[in-house]
Amino acid sequence: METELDSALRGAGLRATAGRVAVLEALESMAHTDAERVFRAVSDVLPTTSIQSVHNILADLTTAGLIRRIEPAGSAALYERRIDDNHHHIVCTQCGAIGDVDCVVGEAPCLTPSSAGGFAVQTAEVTFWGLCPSCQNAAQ
Amino acid sequence: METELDSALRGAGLRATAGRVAVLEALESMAHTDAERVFRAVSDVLPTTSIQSVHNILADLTTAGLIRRIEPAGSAALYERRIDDNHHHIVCTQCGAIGDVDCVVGEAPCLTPSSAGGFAVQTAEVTFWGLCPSCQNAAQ
DNA sequence: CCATTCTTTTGAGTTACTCAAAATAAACGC
DNA sequence: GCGTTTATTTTGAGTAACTCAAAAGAATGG
Repeated sequence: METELDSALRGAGLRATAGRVAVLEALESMAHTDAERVFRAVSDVLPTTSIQSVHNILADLTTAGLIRRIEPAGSAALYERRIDDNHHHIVCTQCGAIGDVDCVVGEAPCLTPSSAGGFAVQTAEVTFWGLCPSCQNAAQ
Repeated sequence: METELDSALRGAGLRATAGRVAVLEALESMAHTDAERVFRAVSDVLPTTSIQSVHNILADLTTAGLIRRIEPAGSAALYERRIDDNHHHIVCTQCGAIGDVDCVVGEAPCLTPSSAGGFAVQTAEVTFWGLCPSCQNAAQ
């Protein structure tokens, strides 16, 4: 049978392999996940896989636009399935926990800088830094 | 004699060593520089230094707030001397060139998100992605 | 079902650091 | 100035997170 993930893959011009489906499934249930955690989740279903394959698949899916890759300073690359909107992220400066942030002002003025030094701006990426709820409690 | 950089270091509670002064001098003349390039610049003045020392110094200066560290996705950590303002960066998606961007709207609305999922926001970091002038020419 | 082409596997290699112990250099008091 | 204390740097080893390439193995189209 043709699952939803299968057709998503084929729609992006990729073959629907067990590894790719397993990676997509893992990312549906866990947001902001690094390659190592994806690998562990996929291993449960597909014990023959390797961390290199997972890196490879994550790179392919990112290029195809099926997942999004973020790289907050100080942490390994993280991947997420939520790609349809241009949302941003907030990272806990204490524990590294990550949350999604909807950009309140869609096309904010400061996101189209007047002086970009001659650069042609394509996208703007915003990362917030702060304390997550549980680190706020711990800090009291 | 006591140079300006010396007192900057001492003001931050750090000893004014030749290595630290050389790193600061290197960063005054080159913006957005990675550890390797800093190391090469410092080596000219201080041939006995090592890349580890440079990493060490860069980390100390960053912690002391004398330099700023940025980590655009896909590149090594870059350091800059401009720290007094909260400016942003634009990275060329083609060649990796980096430019500074003054945030047009100081305290922009989208930089203080209403729904941060319970996080206490401390800072917002904006990275623009686009084509630098010379890559725009090359793409014509 | 077969051939072709795309993917994954396996194994090696790299970059950009980090960590720790020993050697060295600043800075302070005298 | 001179020695002592304590901060830094040096030297050497170690690691995380990938990247690259060749060979083996699956998906599709016909």
